[in-house]
Order: sequence, then C-alpha cells, then structure tokens
Amino acid sequence: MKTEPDTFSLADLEKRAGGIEPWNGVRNYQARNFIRAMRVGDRVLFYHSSCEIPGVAGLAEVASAPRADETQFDPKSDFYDAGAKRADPRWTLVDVHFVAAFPKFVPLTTLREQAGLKKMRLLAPGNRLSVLPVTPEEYQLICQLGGTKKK
DNA sequence: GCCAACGTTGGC
DNA sequence: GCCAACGTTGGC
Repeated sequence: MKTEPDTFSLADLEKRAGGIEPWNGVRNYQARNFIRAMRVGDRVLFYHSSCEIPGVAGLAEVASAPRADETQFDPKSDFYDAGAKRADPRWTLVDVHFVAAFPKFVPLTTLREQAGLKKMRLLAPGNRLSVLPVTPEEYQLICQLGGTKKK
C-alpha cells in the first residue's frame, strides 16, 4: 500500500491510537477491488511515494474486513463522491495496523536491482495504483532486504 | 518542473 | 462505442 509520507507516513501510523488507521480515500476501481479482496491479518508492505527517497518503509497488516469508506458520503470531504449511494457504496476501505518499521529502509532503486522482483506489480512501467498485490516470495525477499526476520 | 503512463470524461 | 482532451500519479 502506497502513501505519500509528507501526508501520512509509517511513523504517523505508529502514532495513531492502537496503531490503526482507516485507509480512506482510494478512488480507483482496480485499487478498490484489491481492497475488497483483503482479509483480516493480511500482511502489508508500507510504501512511501512521491518523496525524496521512495521505497518500502516497513510492515503493516489488515485489521478489519473491507467496509464502506464513509468519506464518499461526506460533502465536506476531499474524497466526496456525489454518485455514491448508501444502499450500494462505491468505495471501500480496510483498517491498517502498524506492525514494524524496517531496520533498513528499502529504496525503490534497491527493489529494481532484485532479480526476484522483476515481475512485481509495483515495479511495472506506469504503475499508478495505490494498492497493489504482492506475492509471498516478493514479500519475504523485501522483508529480508529490510532487515526484518520473515513472519 | 518535466514528462510518461494511464484513468476518466464527454462529445459525437 | 470510439477517441481526444484532460487530470493525476509519481519517478527523476
């Protein structure tokens, strides 16, 4: 899951009550569908984008079932969607729970050097999705690069 | 700040 | 349903 650290970083997540934040504001159908496939306990790589050194900052996990993103119904929200209906919500979120900051930040440049990550969705040209699937192998390799024992 | 990539919108 | 225009993302 991607976030701009200037807006909301892994350190910000850790400081939240219980280390939990509802991941609102996703407004792309493909990304939404990935969220809808999430289950409690799913592991998350926490990626910092649009910053000085983009890369994976650490680990989080899914802490709720997918549910309606309330900001779609709030006219005052930046994420308001006039076309979204209560009876059939258009946009979905999960709660994200802090797990750990990597002892070693894993920059995007390092990810690109890995033979084992050639097919990773995050590294595909023109990728713009804020939520992307990761294979267990990719997850494990990136944990090793980050200096965290695999879980 | 630039630009490539891609999603969305809206005219037809 | 096509496609040009436009907006956004995000690395560099």
